[in-house]
Amino acid sequence: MPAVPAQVADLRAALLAWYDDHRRTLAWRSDPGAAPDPYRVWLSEVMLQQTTTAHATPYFRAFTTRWPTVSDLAAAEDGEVMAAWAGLGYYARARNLLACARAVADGHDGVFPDTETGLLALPGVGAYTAAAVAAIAFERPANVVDGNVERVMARLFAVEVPLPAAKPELWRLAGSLVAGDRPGDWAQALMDLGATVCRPGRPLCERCPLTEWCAGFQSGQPDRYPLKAAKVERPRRRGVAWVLRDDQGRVALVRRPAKGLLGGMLGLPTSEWSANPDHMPPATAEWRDAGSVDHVFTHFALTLDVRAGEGGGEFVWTVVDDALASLPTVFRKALERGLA
DNA sequence: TAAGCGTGGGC
DNA sequence: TGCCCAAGCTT
Repeated sequence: MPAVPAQVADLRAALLAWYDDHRRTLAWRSDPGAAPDPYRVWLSEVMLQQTTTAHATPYFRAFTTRWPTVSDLAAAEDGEVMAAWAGLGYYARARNLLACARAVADGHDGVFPDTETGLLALPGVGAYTAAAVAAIAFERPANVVDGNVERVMARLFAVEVPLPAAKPELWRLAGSLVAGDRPGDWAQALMDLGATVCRPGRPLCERCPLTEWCAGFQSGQPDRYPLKAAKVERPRRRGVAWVLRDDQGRVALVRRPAKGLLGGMLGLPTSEWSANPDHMPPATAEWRDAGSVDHVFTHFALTLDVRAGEGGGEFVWTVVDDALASLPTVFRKALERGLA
């Protein structure tokens, strides 16, 4: 088992060799041997938090084209960055991204801290991201543990404790495999293995370089791991969204409060979202029932009844194309419904 | 500590 | 359709 140091060395060599042959080509990944740009590493890691590589890739390209350095990003206006993030989700990331860029630009002369501890002090940088940037950008032997690595460890060691209680154990096991040789490649190798071979469902064990050390594989049921605690049910809420247009064809938007759901983003005026919401319109108009849209958030599902009308009032009046490009998805869907 | 926080794709 | 999941962080 990998607790024996000589076998850890063999396991590490096997995975690093696999990575040399099978590493994914990703927009933020520098070529082998090339020096990584800490700004791009950090930006990609924040975008990839709970987000697929496919979804993050066009955003990464857009951000790095528009803001090539951390100082460029730090100088951007809040609304520009929030609009550029629209559709990517978890909008607190965008607020923290800007706060972090400004902290680096103003407090560190535009240079990212090169230690895990220094990185951890930055807004929006938690245990995972600090370790990932330290390893990938600065070749620090950090213990980089994301959902992929947790799954790989749970299978490799056949951990019988369900998530999330198993996290401390999974982190300890991952740490037992970290060494000073190629820390950045090691972290990315584990994540690539988890993403492409040691997948959540139907793992491709026949392609895995680690089966000879893998207790999950040897159990015959690798996909039984990681065990998971029973999940809570997701309630459904309802609400009303109003698509109000003026005589120039612009649409009425509101800036949402800085904190909480969709915080800091533009949105349509809506009722509260609850089991039995009120439906007092935000303006006087002949309201037309435009149907409804459904949207699923992490902890509740929402049905939004859409009403459309023409009028005026104190709003952020926005041309429709700009609104469609800068709204969170739930409002983009409601707006499209209201325009139909 | 556990809950709050988005979205899109796969099956 | 509904459920699962994705390079988690904050409070």
